[in-house]
Amino acid sequence: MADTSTQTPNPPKQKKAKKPLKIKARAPRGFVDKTAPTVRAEQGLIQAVTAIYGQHGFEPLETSAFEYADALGKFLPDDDRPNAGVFALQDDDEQWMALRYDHTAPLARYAAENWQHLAKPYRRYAAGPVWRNEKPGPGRFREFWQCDADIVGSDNPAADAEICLIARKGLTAAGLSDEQVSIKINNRKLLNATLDMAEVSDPTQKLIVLRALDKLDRLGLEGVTALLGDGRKDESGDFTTGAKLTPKQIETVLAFSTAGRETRADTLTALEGVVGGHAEGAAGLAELRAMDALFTALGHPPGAFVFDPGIVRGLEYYTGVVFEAELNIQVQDEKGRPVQFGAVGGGGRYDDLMTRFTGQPVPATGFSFGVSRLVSALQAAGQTIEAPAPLVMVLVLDAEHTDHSFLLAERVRQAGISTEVYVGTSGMKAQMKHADRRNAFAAVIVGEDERQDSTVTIKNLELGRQLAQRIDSREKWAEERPGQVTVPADDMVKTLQEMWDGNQA
RNA sequence: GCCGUCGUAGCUCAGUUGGUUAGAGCGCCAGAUUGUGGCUCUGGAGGUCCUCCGUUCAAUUCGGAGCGACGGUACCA
Repeated sequence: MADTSTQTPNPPKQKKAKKPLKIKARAPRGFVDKTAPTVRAEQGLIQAVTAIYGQHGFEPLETSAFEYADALGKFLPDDDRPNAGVFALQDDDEQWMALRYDHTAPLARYAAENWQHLAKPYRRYAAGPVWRNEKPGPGRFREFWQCDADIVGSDNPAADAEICLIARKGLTAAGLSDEQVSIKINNRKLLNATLDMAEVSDPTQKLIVLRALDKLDRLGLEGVTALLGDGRKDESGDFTTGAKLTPKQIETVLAFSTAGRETRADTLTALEGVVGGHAEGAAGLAELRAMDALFTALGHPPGAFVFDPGIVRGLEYYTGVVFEAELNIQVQDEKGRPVQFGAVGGGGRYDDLMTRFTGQPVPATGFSFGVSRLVSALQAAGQTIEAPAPLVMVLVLDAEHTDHSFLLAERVRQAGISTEVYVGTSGMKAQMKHADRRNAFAAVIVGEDERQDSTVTIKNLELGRQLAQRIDSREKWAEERPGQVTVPADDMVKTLQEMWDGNQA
């Protein structure tokens, strides 16, 4: 029997001996590390928003990161391109699984699976990462957090209105002011009616029309008109093929999209004139009227909830009301140019999403925040990020007595102050430097002298930071020992607390 | 996906008209400093010059392809 295992494989090329390759330390494309300030801000935000959801009786639901690909809907990967759009892999039983790309599809799967156990209407919230296997861009990543609230099992416009209400409440709870938040609302039924009246029936053509209308705020009437017609050439010379509508069709479509007025009542009147004569249009208008009545009764300012026929949103699964949360914030970039914030969240009614599980439509409506985008919006709005908790550093001057430092640190922690014991191996100077860089407000120094006397030396690092700016000679610096005291070990916690309070004053 | 710019130390960047050992500033580590953050001085570590293929006696440098970053545009459940 031939044993091939002892044969040498092809000898490596006789090049100069290479050093072992070092791996480039970098996160995968489109994935980012979130450092402490961002994590703190995002966690604070999610806490504030989900508290609102909880007040409205929504329950948390965490579903798994992976779903079977067919449960995710029409974006399931095919064999040729198993990772188109989603991150997918094949399980042992050859089933395709994919990471969720939003929280809505998993909710539909969960609700269908547990339908008989759920009290309907079922309302839940979810916060967590979602993954999209697309080319990343500025402010766009392949992993990002969304925070959702949905109501399944009600086709009542009151459910849509409540979703809009908590979207707004969530944003204000996150720290935005009443004037900064605006929920813009449209209804896909009105769009369908418009397309029907304009005699646009080809599905592909419909899609192009909707995409064009979605760009109204960015490209303006002229650009959208071009996209509805033959097409448009952008600044880079790239040509986008248009929907090839006739001028009359374009007129019909744009008459709808530009029917927005100052108040909801005026907009409803204008829309009545455009699509009121169409059956589906009339149905959509009735839903908006019901929402309007609730908003008005609850006494929110007029700008809080706006009917805007220019809103299109996601193109595939929305069936009725759609909405977007927009921020009225004036921001400038480094070059002083005004920055337009896109929507920080959106949602709508998706009555058909569960059909593939249940065989019949189940009404559902929901909303989703982009967590990271909202955090950067808050920062732009001047919301300060929570400062990290105060920190004390306990030095270890003699490795044999590390336990002593650990015991002291435990006493400080019990008083509620975060405490780090130096666990490196460098000398005192490096430890002080470390304490400084960790932004500790105080260092606890325990050497042989302190141990024998049952004392500790506490140095006020914050004070030293201020003094350092005025001292330039080494001698003075060495003599200064700013805010340094030696106290009995039993007074350590009290001294630290007073030092912190004093520094805050 | 398409167009453009770029890729040299941890960071910001010089430089090599193709030739011995590729540099600076900042940062990092250590010493001067006895048990003290900053300043100053001294020393040290750290590089497949993005990768591969080609041209060449010789490529970090020239050519091609790829990958990556950034910007614009498209798509975005």
